[in-house]
Amino acid sequence: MAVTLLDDYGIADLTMRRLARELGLTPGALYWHFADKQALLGAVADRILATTTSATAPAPWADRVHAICTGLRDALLSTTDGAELVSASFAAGKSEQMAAILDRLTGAAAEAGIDATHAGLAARSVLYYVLGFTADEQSRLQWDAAGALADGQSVMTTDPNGRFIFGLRLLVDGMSAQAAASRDHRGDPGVTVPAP
Amino acid sequence: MAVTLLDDYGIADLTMRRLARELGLTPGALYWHFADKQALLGAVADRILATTTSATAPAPWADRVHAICTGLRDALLSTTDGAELVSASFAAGKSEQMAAILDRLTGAAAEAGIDATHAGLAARSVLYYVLGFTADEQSRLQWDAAGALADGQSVMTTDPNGRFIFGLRLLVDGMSAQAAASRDHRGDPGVTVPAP
DNA sequence: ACCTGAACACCGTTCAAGT
DNA sequence: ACCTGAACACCGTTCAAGT
Repeated sequence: MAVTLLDDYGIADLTMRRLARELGLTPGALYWHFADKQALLGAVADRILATTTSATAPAPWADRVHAICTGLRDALLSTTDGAELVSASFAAGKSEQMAAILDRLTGAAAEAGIDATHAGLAARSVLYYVLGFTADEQSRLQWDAAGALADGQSVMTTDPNGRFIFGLRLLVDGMSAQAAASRDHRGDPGVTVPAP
Repeated sequence: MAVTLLDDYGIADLTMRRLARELGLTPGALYWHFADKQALLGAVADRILATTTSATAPAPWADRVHAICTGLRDALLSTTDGAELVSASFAAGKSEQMAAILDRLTGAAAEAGIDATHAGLAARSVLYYVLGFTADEQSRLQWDAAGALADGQSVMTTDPNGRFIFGLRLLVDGMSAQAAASRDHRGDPGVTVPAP
């Protein structure tokens, strides 16, 4: 299975030739099952995310965003280089699971009160954050586990859960503010919460 | 020059061997100048961003964030696959220019009123957004220029500037809200702007 | 339907040796 | 100081041919 190979050796060693060898096949054999490497990686990404795609519980939108993003991060962290792989597959538009998650986040954004034109973008912004944060976190974790990183390493490694939800709240607060702005004077959502 | 090669053929063709050939050198020669390919790419990334690193004008923090991010996006869009390249170099910690931009954004976040522990994360979140958005935008632009994409393509390609600043405002609003929260009852920044 | 064999056109990196 | 020659250990992809 490709996922085991990924988990054991990382994304750099997840090559078509190596996977074929592990499966007792010839490299060319994989091209009967997948169009190219991108398609294969997309399938692996969707496998990693398979656990995440649970039901959309009928909760307030902010709670739903929180639940979706926490679940996504957990799934990414559960496998070696998971964040990097899913990030790449999402960027290439090769993950159906990520498309589904994007839809669910778009729904939450719309329910928050963001107009249809921008709800999708708000949802994407949330995903950029989750993928960026988790890829960062994971690379540090793995670098760390591999021996380096002297001691406490101070910031950026302590309390990753707290840091993650802080950043997530930044987006959620922004969505609230934006929704409020477009409610007040509709047609002109161009007003920012004023700086102190 | 590596940047010209990148601009003409894209990141996939920016290989050590190809670059060496273009320079009239042997592949091994590049390893006298750079430790490895990552270092070379980091240098190219910093070249692309060289124009951006202008002075930090003494403006309100939100305006500074806006200026920094707009300048960054312009620089990324100015070269083929610029966003993807810089994104990778930033993730690998190989771009000094991105480190400098991160510092400037951290300063802005601190000035917004976000405590020192979280200002860096807020700055990172902004960068995740700018890099994610622009990489998306650029891949669509290039796919488009390469012939595909039937017609108007509806959402996600129309008014990219407006969409970009909308998403950016999400983050800026979130920073304002978070700063306000930590001002009200310090020690507990865990309160969200309530949903409608 | 599913796979092999064999080829095509490449990669990044190292390192003795040259000038 | 800067570069070549030559090798090492790989890549992704295609495609006739086999079963």
